[in-house]
Amino acid sequence: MSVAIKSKLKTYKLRQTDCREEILEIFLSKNHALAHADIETQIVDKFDRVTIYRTLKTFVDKGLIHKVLDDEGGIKYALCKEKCQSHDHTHNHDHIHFKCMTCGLTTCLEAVVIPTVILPEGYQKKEMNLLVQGICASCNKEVS
Amino acid sequence: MSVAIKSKLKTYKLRQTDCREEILEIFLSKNHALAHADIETQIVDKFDRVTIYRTLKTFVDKGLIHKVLDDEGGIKYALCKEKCQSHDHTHNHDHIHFKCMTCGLTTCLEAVVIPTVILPEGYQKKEMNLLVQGICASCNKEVS
DNA sequence: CTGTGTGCAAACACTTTGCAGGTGT
DNA sequence: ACACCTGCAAAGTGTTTGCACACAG
Repeated sequence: MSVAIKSKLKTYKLRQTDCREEILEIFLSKNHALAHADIETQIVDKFDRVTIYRTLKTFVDKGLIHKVLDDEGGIKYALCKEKCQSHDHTHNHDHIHFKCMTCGLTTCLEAVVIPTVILPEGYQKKEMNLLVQGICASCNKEVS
Repeated sequence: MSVAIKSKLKTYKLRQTDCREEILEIFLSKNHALAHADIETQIVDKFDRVTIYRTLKTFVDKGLIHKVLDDEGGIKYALCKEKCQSHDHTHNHDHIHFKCMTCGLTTCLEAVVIPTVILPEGYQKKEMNLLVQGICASCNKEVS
């Protein structure tokens, strides 16, 4: 229940409840994307499954976290960085999502900017979503 | 039940059944990705929901079709082109998937090659998945 | 004839909704 | 005090599995 967490909730105009503090704490402690199931495992029997669903939805709505897509269509969530915030409600995620095929973790690679794609005549781009799969840095180390 | 469909099934070493022929026919007639639900709607009451699930899975396994991801995590399927085929079982999809925000259709833009991304030190790329959302060529026409 | 595909029923997993009571501000 | 959160129960939706029968090769 650090002060940082409480103030972050306040910043996003959310009421401070135990559930929100704990979930937010989990996100802050990990630096990879979490699925609903991951969170449920972390806080077993403390909060209801339904509450977690609703909390995640609220966080997404308020711009605290954003959805991260899996290669199989599974949905995960990751913390938004400050630059995600835009004037209106549309997030601005120009970073890639990397899923490690060894450890299975999905992370946001903020440093990597999605390159420009040239679409055929008549097509108009609004949003992009790039998922890269491979081996992450820490898993590569362990092999060598 | 064209000959082309029958021969395509044979090529992929699949038994020729009514269900497979019809589903394959649907894929050949449309040039956009189809969700399980879409197929179910097309062939109402002809085949069981379960059979469609199994047929789609078989098609993916045999390399006839590949999964296409939605922005919300929904799974669709699209025909593989010849170049998708690789020696082993891993598909080779270096094209982008475009989802039109107006008509809602998702298509494979074979012409657009995914640009190279430079990953941070230690990261190794194996596969990529790029989804672009915007307005497709035919929807853009209708506006003007 | 043999192995595979299909239909049906049921199980399973995931997510949403309604409502009563509790809690933050 | 009021609006909002939470937990529980239940419904809704999507997908998988087991089994008996049918069918392609």
